[in-house]
Amino acid sequence: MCPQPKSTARSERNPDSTRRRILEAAFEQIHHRGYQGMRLDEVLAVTGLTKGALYHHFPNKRALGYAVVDTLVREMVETLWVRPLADAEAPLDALIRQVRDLPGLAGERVVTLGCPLNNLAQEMSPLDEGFRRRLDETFTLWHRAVAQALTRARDAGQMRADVDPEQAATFIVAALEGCIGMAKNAQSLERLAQCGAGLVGYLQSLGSQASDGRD
Amino acid sequence: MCPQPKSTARSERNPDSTRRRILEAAFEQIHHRGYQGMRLDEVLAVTGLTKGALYHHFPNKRALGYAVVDTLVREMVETLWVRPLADAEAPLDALIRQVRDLPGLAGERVVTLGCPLNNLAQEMSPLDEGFRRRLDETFTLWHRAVAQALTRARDAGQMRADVDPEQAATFIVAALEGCIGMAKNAQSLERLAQCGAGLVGYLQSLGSQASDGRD
DNA sequence: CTACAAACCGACCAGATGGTCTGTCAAGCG
DNA sequence: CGCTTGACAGACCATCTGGTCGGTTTGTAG
Repeated sequence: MCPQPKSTARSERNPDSTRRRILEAAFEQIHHRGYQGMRLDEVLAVTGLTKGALYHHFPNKRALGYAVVDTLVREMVETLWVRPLADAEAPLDALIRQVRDLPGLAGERVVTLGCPLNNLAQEMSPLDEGFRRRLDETFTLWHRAVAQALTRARDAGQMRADVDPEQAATFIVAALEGCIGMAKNAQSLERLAQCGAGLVGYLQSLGSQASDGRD
Repeated sequence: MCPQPKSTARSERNPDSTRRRILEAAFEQIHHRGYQGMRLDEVLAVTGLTKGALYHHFPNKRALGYAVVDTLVREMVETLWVRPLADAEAPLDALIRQVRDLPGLAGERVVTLGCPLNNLAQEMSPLDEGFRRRLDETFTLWHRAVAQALTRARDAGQMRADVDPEQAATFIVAALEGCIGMAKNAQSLERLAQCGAGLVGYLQSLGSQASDGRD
C-alpha cells in the first residue's frame, strides 16, 4: 500500500514538509499583519498543527521569523529579480520590463499587502538586529543583481557610461519599494502603474542614447 | 498667587496640555515600535499619567492612533514639506535642497527609525481602513505640495515642459520614502545620502536645461 | 518483534495588555 | 457654601499569547 519510503508530502509524517508548511503559513501571516502581528495560534490553525509540532521545529517565535526571511523571502527575491536579470541578454531592458510587469507578476497582492521584504524591514530593522542583518543580506542580493545588470548594460553600451551602477542600483531598489509602498497605502493598482511609470522613465534615461543625443 | 486662569502648562490641570503630552508620547512609541507595538502602559509611564487620564481623552487605543496621525504626523508633513515648498521662489531648487538637507534636518532619527508617516502607512494601511484614509490624506497633502512646486517650476520655465507634475510628484514622494526605508534598514546615514543622490539626479534631470547636455 | 528516537499532540501556565469602573479632587456657579 | 462637572487616579478584570512539558504515535534499526 505505502511502499514509498519518502512520499512527496501527505498527511503522513514528513518533517521537511511540516516545517515548510509552518514557514509558509508564518510567511502569510507576517505578510498580512507583520511579524509582531503574527500569532502562532493562527499559524497552527492554518496548518492544522499544534504547539508541539511548531516548537519541535523552531525554538521560539523569533527563530521562526528568522527562518522565514532566510528561506521564503530570500527565495522570492531570487525568483523575482536575481534569476530574471542574470539571464537577460539586454539587462537594462529586462529591468525595465520587470518593473513594467510588476503589477502583473505580483498581482493584486503586492498592492493590498505590499512587498514582504520591505514590510519586514520597515517593521523590524530598528527593533531587532537579527532581523535587520538577514533583511539587509536579502536586500544586498537584490541590489547586487540590479547592479550587475547595470554594469553589464554599461559594458554592452546599452547604458550611459557616466552612471555609477552601484548608486543607481541602490536608488532603483529604493524607488521600487517606495512605489510599492505608495500603491499599498492607496490600495490602488493604478497608483502602482503611475508610480512605476516614473521609475521606468528614470530607467530609460539611463539608456545610452537618452542623456546626450550623440548616437 | 495664581491669578492666571490659563497657565501655559504646568503640572497643574490643563486638559489641552495633557492631551498633547499623551499624543506626543504615543507618537514617540509608535515611531519606535509601530502602532501595534505601542503599549498604552508605556505611554502612561512616560507621561506620568494614568489609565484614567488616557481614557478620559481617548475612547480607546485606535482613537489615540488616529489622533496621532491627524495632528502630529500631519503637522510634521506641513512643517517639513508643505510650507518650505509653498514659500520657495525657485521651487525645483527648493525641492532639491530639501532632499539634500534631509539627513541634516531629520537627523539620525530618520535613519534609525524611518519616516513616521511611511512607517504607519506600511504597517496599518492593509489592516485598518481608518488609518489608511487618514494616512492617504496626509500623503495627499505632501503630494500636492510637491506637485504644485513642480507646476510652478514648469510655468516659470525652470522645469521641462514635457514632465507631468502629478506623476512626477507621485514618483518623487515614493522614491523619497524608498530612500529613507533603505537607509533605515541599513541603519546608515551614508546610504541615505547615496540614495538621496540618486533622487537628486532624477530631480536635476527634470530641470529645463538638463535633459540634453548641450549647455 | 522490540527498542529507541524523532515527530507530533494538546492541556496548561505566567505574564502582558487593552479596557473598565469606582472614587477623588479642583474649579466654576448660583 | 453646597452642587455640578470635567479632569484625573488607580485598582481590577478578561483575554490573549508566547512558551512549557509530559505523553503518544510513527518510522526504523538491530
